[in-house]
Amino acid sequence: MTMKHENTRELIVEHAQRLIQERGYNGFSYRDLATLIGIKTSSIHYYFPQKEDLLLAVVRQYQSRWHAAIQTIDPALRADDKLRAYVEAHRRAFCGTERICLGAALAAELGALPGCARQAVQGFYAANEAWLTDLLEQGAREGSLRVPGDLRASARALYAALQGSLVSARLFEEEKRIDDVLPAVVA
Amino acid sequence: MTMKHENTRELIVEHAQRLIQERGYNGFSYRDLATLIGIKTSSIHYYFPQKEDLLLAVVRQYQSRWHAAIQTIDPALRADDKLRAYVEAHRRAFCGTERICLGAALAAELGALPGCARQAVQGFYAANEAWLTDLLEQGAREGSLRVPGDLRASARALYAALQGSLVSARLFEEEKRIDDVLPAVVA
DNA sequence: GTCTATATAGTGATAGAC
DNA sequence: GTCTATCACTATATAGAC
Repeated sequence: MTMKHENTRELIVEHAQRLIQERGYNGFSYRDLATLIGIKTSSIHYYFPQKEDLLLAVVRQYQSRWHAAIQTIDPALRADDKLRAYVEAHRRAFCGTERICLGAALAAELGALPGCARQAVQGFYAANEAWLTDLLEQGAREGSLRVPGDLRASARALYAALQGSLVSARLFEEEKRIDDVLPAVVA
Repeated sequence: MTMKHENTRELIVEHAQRLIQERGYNGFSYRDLATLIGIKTSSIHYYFPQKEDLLLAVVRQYQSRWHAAIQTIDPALRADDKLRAYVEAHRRAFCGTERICLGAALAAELGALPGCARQAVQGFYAANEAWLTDLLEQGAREGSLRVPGDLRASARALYAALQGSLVSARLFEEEKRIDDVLPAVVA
């Protein structure tokens, strides 16, 4: 997920993403961000006149990169192994950090976000839930995953559990909590 | 002498709780709170000199009340019915509001909270996970709940799923998402 | 494209009158 | 116990020099 950056704009988005994941959208300022990078706040305003603009740029890049990361999961795998790879991608992204998923961080402070953010975060959730729905469909067909009842409802519950596990893993500093969700669905 | 409100302190804690659930700890100010209640910010400082003091009071009351709510669940019930009652308690608390669980709201912005908060939120999570562990133990004994693998890990996953469902239920304005978690564990 | 300087408003917090 | 008044600081944001 982490790429190299030469220009200031990318640096800003990168650090803003991390700060939102660690502290939330209202938990950091342009000053925090500028100091961290070693520039002035006015330089951030040059690229992102309003904080809302920065937020949207961060969400778009995050969703784009996460989409790309999921695409790397071998389509030939069995559904349970795909799920393990999916969980593993989350472990790589969050273990050893103080971060949670950007989507979860934003969804948690929904009432304090600029209105445009809701739709963007919904899109991120919907994309992941759709991918998991396909995964569960395959797993039910193969018999490699346990899918009680509706496919989409199971996918929603699974994604909610994974997101919630990332939150509590950070809270308790217990990285293994990311795996808690697996036994419930792996046959 | 003149006490317009029955108990200003309680009013403050009550509204502060709601604001944190809706916007997060860094998403509201003493001014927001004061305007909402119809007092001045200095009156809030009289009861809670620092915002951190208010936060701790809110968490303690919330945990206390939630503990009391869970205690009302009939111990004679079968485990699956206890779980339905537990989910129902969440529905009563959050449906029709723009709120999520206070614990989840705080855990999501952990990096931007005063240090004392982490322990308090951990305590809240631990209490719920312990209650769910007992529940799953009963359910496994009765055969009324499906518990794959470790009891405590299943309880952690279940609580994470429930918390995550509340977050996404608000995000999508789909209250039924609270029920998504049930089919995975009810036998 | 980055800076200095500044505008305007909001923040948590305190002192002291009543 | 609540208020007015105010503090020092921080927030987002803008204007204009270089």
